[in-house]
Amino acid sequence: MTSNINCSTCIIKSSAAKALNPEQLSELGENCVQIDFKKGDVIFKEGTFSVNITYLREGVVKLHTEGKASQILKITKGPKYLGIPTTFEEKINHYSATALEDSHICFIHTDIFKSFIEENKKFAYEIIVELCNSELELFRKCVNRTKNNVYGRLAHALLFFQEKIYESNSFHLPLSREELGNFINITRESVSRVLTELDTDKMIKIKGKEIEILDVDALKRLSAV
Amino acid sequence: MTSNINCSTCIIKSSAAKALNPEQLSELGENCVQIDFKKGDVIFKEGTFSVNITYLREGVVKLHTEGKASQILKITKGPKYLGIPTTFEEKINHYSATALEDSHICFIHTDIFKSFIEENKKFAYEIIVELCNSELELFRKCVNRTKNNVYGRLAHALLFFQEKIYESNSFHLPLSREELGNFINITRESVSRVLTELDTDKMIKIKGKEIEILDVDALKRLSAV
DNA sequence: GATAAAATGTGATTTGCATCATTTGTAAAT
DNA sequence: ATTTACAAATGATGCAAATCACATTTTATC
Repeated sequence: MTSNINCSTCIIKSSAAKALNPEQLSELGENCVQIDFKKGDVIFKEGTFSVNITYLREGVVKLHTEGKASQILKITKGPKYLGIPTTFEEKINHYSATALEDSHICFIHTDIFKSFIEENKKFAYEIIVELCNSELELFRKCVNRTKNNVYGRLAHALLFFQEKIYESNSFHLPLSREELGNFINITRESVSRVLTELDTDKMIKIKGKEIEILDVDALKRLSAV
Repeated sequence: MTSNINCSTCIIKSSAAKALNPEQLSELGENCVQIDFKKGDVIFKEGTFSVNITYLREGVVKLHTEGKASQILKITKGPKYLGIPTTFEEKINHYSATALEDSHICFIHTDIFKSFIEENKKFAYEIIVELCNSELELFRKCVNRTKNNVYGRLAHALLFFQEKIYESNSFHLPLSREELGNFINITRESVSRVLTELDTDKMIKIKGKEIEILDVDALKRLSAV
């Protein structure tokens, strides 16, 4: 489903878009297309040309490398811009984006996006804030992935879904065991083993992909570097 | 050595500062202090308040976590801004910065830096470009660190110093074996072992910290994911 | 509902690298 | 030159997690 949209009345604006004036918002609507993606749909693919700024309005998305030993670089929830670095600085996508939940994505012409940065100081400022947060998050991820063992990394990932994505102690894991492994760099088999062990220790309750966090503190202790 | 400086005549401007007009440059000079750091000097420390934007004008710096199992998050060469994310979004430094070579750093008042972003669109744009590049680099580092074994990671690090820092096949490694290990997440002992092995295989020549790259292609093959 | 295909669980085995334990080298201090 | 102290090399051992192999469950397809 593709549709030209009215950004002025959109209630899920990015903090940057909130800074745009009515004229700029209508301009945005004219240079912007919203596309709906279903769980599992590929949004953009590593190696292809990056022609638009992608704005994840609503939904959950993974950024990941391709190939058999694929790695999930980031999992993020809307509202958030995806791949600004790629579109801005490299013409080619260095990673793919795939929907983990049904998602609404707005594809924005790069030119209009750049012009907003030049015309609207608040807009530029908010984009910088978003990029800054992104970098800090990546640093934290780097430290966690190398300092923690499999238990700590898995605990960290579960808390990430609980706090940052679903904001609930119970959630449906949007990843297979293998994908979860690709997210925290452990194998499918080890994910299984550790999950059942955490279940046995009554820290979580698992039934397939349904996860319930029973003991947040215990998981926090495990994931503490 | 501390000195108030004249940014107008400075020939090592960041690409962002190049966009400033004469008036703004003189304003920058009034709100900016240059300090010289010697190899090994701490520039700012994890846990302290981040009060200024730090501009690495000239030199080589490592960003790293503290504690016994310290991790080197990034090694970078001037001209480049350090820790924009921290100053912008968090008041407290999440990592330390230490000079690996004698370095000149300009400490810029955060307020004036933010006002340039709001007043000068080209300035903001260039800051965004720098942040974008930084994020892409971090992604690449993440992939390399998890997909490669110790040989690949060490080869990658050596090529990094050759290409990105010293732009020469021969260079003095600015890190101890232990620090090099902290950079690529391997132990001191393994660094030694792998280095001597690469020397035996005639890919590099080592004498203490003096390194000569003999076979770039072989190292590239090792570091290819 | 039957069959195929994919995802998951689990035990046995291997291995890459860390850890531990010494030795050797090197550079500053006396 | 000799002592002191730290950095680096090297060999032996241990272990966490990967790999392998196969059983079992779940999901998809006809």
